[in-house]
Amino acid sequence: MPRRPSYRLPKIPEMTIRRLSVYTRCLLQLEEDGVKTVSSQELADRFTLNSAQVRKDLAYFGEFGVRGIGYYVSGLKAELQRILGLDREWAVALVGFGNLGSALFHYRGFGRQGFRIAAIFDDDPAKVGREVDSTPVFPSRDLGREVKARGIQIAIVAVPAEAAQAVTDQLVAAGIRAVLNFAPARLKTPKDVRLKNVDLSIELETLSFYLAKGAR
Amino acid sequence: MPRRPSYRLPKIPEMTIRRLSVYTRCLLQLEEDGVKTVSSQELADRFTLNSAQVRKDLAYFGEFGVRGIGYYVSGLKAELQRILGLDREWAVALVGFGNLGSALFHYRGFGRQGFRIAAIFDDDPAKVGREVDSTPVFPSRDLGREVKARGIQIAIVAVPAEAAQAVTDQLVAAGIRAVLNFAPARLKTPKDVRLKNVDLSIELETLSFYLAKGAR
DNA sequence: TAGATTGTTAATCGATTAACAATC
DNA sequence: TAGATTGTTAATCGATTAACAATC
Repeated sequence: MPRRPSYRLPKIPEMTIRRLSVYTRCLLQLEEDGVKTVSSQELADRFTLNSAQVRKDLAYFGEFGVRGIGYYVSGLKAELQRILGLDREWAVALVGFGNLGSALFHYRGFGRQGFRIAAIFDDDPAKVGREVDSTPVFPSRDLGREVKARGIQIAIVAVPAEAAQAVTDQLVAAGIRAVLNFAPARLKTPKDVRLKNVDLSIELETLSFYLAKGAR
Repeated sequence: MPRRPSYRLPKIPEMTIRRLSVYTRCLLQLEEDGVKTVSSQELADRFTLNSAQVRKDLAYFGEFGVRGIGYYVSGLKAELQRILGLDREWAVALVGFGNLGSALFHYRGFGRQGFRIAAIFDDDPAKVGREVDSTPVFPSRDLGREVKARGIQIAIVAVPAEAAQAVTDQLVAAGIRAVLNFAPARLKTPKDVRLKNVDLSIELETLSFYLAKGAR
């Protein structure tokens, strides 16, 4: 099947996307604080970035600023939310409701940007059938049915490492389009299913490098 | 106070350190599987990296390979562990024992690389004074005392955003040298205290960019 | 020795930053 | 208009990759 040529976007750097997400949160805060406009310099200062970088990041997507003024906070926020797909609600499946799953469920910040955990999956009989803050808990065998019924496109995997690939396969079969994996396992997905592994221990391991270096 | 010039290391890229950590885990696995030697190409293949990059990463720290052979798995593993400071035990303080703190406490992988949670701090009276898997839970007012008494150098912050800066200040005052922050808050530490913020929601936000793009 | 693979230099690529004409 | 700040081009910087002599 021939892919539609992406004649638009000139290949956006991953780091640009991550920064857009950071800018968006900052703009949300500025808007709350009643700030009307902000310059690339002011925005850059808050994250020790370069103002040219801020402008370049934005320029990938359009011209959002006003020369001599800067950017209108509300306007830019809305643009970035649209670009990042944060102007809509995403139904999310949370798979695994142990300590980590529970922590992620209660994590403020997910919900804030339009991610709504629409269903929880866990095979612990003590949890299945319950509702947590009016979110239903299903056994994983219901995964396909519920993912489809609820229009879920994103899954958060928070099961033990041993179970991670199996539930991911089920998720893929159910038609999920993106997986955010917190299990310490290297997962495989077909390449049309976006996969992001979050490694909770790598940061600790790199920290110790600097501590050990200091001691050398 | 004049800093001792770092005449040794020629400025190691952060990404190199992160990859060393990944290599180390891979080598641990290879060793378990009874593999004796591994080439830079084989190592690179496992992570879709370039073999020259693997060799270059290692070359920052010494010559660990044997021409025509590759690297001895056990030997290289030991070298990397030493470089990363994983050849010793680090006493870690876990601050905040809610869902997230509890998840991090039970997270396999931290302990595996020599990080031992030596004390938990939480101000919930229901938790204080208990022991969790023989790790004591203290109120945060005991922080200074226990950090010193237990030689703790690293802290994991897993408290609500509002409390994060206050506990971090306490940790700094207690002489902690590195902070791994999971609270959704922008923290400040003096520059001799290493700080790493883990942003649990940024990955989700960037994922939705790609999903939204696909839909455009 | 022949084959394999390292360590390292040079080439390439991509991302960051400086600079500035355009323009509000 | 004068001052400020954008959008964008060109310069710089740093990281990745190719290539290969060294050598096991």
